[in-house]
Amino acid sequence: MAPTDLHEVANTFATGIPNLIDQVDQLVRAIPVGSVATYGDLAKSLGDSVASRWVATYLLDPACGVANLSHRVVRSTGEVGLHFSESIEAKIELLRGEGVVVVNDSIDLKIYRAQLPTIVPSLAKLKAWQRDFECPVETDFAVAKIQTIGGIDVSYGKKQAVSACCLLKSSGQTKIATHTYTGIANFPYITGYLAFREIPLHLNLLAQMQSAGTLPDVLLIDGNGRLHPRRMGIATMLGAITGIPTIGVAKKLIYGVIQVPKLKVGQWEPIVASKDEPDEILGYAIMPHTKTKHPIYVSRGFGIDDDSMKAIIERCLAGHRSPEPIYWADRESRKIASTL
DNA sequence: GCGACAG
DNA sequence: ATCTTGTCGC
Ligand SMILES: [Mg+2]
Repeated sequence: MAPTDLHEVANTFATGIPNLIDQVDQLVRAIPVGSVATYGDLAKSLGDSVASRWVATYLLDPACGVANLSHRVVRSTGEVGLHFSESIEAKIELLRGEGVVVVNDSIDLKIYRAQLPTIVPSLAKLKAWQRDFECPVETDFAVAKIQTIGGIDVSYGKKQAVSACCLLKSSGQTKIATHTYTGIANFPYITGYLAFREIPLHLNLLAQMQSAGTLPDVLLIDGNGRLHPRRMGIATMLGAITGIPTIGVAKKLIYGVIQVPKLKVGQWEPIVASKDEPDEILGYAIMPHTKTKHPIYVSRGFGIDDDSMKAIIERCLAGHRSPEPIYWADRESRKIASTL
C-alpha cells in the first residue's frame, strides 16, 4: 500500500472544517431588535452546548465581528451578563433602547427570547464523526522495530501558532531533530474538539516531514487519544488520517475517573468512563517522577496497543513531567511562538 | 450552589 | 493555550 500523500490529506482535512465564527455572526445578526438569545442558544444552534463558553468569550471580544450586536446575547438565567465595553450598564441601556425590559440586571426570557434561524449544526456533525469512527484494534505493533519516536505540540503567538515535532532516538531520551510549521489556527478551542483546532497545523508539518523522509515510527501528541467523551481525541484522529501510530499524552484529565486514585510513581492506573463501566479502559494515569504532584494521562491513539504504548512512554520518561518527545516539542514550539 | 471543562 | 515577577526548593 502506497503511503498517503499528507499534503493532500492536509488540504482535504482543512476543507472539511466549518467556520464557526461566521456561523455565530450569522446567528447574532438574526436576533431581532427587542429580542435576546442566550450563549447556550447560540451554541446549541452550532450543534453542541459545550461551545457556550467559547461563544461567550468570542462575543466579549471588542474585535469580534458582531460586537455592535452582542448586547442581545445574555445568560441562560436571564441575567444580562458581561459586555465587551466592560460596562453592564451600557449593555442594559442598549437593550432598553431596543424596548427590552430589564429588572435587577435580568430579562424575562419567556418574553424576549428570539427564535433563531436553523443553521447547519456543524459541531453535531463533527461530533458524529468522532462518535461513529471505529478505531481498529492494533495487534501487530512491534516496539523492537521502532527507530524514531516523535513528539508534537502547538504553541500560540499573537496571531499565528507553531506546531513543532521533535524526533528522538528509539531510546526516547536523545533528541535528533526538530521540525516546525507556523500558520493560523482558525477553529476555536472547545472541549472535545481540540483536534479540529490543532490537526490542520500538525498535518502541514507532517506533510513537510514526509517529503523530507523524516516521519517518526510512533508519534506522541499533546492531548488525548481514546480518553475522550467520544473515544476520538486528537491523537486518535491524527493517527487515523495519517496512518502513523499515535499516543495521546495530556496534563489534565478531560474525562472519566481514575480507578485507583492512589498514584505511585511509575504505576499505570486505569481510567474508566465511570465506576459503573470498569471494563472499558480508556487510558491511564501515571506519576512520571517523585518531584511532581500531578500525573500525566496517557491513552492510545491509533495503530498501537496499550502494552506497546506503555513500553514506549516508559522509555521516554526522564526528569520532566512530560515524556521527552512532548517536553521538547512544547519547548521548541514555544520558543518560536514567543517571537511572533 | 458547586463542580467540571485536553489545548 | 496565554497573560507575568518574584520566590521557594532541589
Ligand atoms: Mg500543547
